[in-house]
Amino acid sequence: MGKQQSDMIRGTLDMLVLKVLSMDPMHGWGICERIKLISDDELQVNQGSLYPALHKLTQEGWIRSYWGLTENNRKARFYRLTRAGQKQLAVEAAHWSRLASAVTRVMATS
Amino acid sequence: MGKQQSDMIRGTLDMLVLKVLSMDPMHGWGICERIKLISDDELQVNQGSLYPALHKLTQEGWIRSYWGLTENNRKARFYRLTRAGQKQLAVEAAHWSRLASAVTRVMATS
DNA sequence: TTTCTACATCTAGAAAAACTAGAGGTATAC
DNA sequence: GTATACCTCTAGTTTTTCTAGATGTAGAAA
Repeated sequence: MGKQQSDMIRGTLDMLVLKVLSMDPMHGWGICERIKLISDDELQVNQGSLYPALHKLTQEGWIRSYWGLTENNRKARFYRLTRAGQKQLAVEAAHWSRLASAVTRVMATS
Repeated sequence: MGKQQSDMIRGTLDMLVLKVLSMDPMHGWGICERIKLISDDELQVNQGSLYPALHKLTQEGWIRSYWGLTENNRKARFYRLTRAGQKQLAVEAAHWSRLASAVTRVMATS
């Protein structure tokens, strides 16, 4: 019985959501699917994590929502990136890049 | 005034500590310095995070401690990796590798 | 018509991990 | 003697995610 590990790296959820929305406006359910797809099933976003995150991002002014219809003809709340969100994405991406490569560098030390 | 970001990726502290200890037994203070050094100052481990982490790792049986003297002739608690700790390091390294590259892959999508 | 499945949103409360902000103590240099 | 760098430790808080649900709709299947 090994220790169970999650399918997310803590601190990356906001960034991943911003990134996905920077490609296309999308609704919550779609964001989960998209992240799962692009990551080849490695990254799994829980609904219980996603919606609170979306509300927080909205509060911060990084995304904005509107009601629309999905491909399946259902009502869903769509989100799109704001200007501030684009900047935030750039900041978070740079931060991730720096720290992730630092971690990888430490892990590669012999 | 942008959002302040930390100098650690959450969830990587245990792994980094195990990794550093896999190279040489070391005391807490030294572990912080070593991580900072190898990461070119990108990763900063707080004392307030490190010691609780060391105690947790000890509880789990992944490291073991003993009292010794440092280069500066001070008493310090040294830690060394156990067999179980070596295995755990391998598990966590593989997990990190998988997830970090998945995140990077998502971030690289156009 | 009912019932099932996949789609879609949301929340309360708990858990995990790290941070803040200290306290306490020692060897050595000045 | 006192300042500084070294060294350990902890209580309480914050941040972030997870668990474990509730609620509801469209369309397919029975």
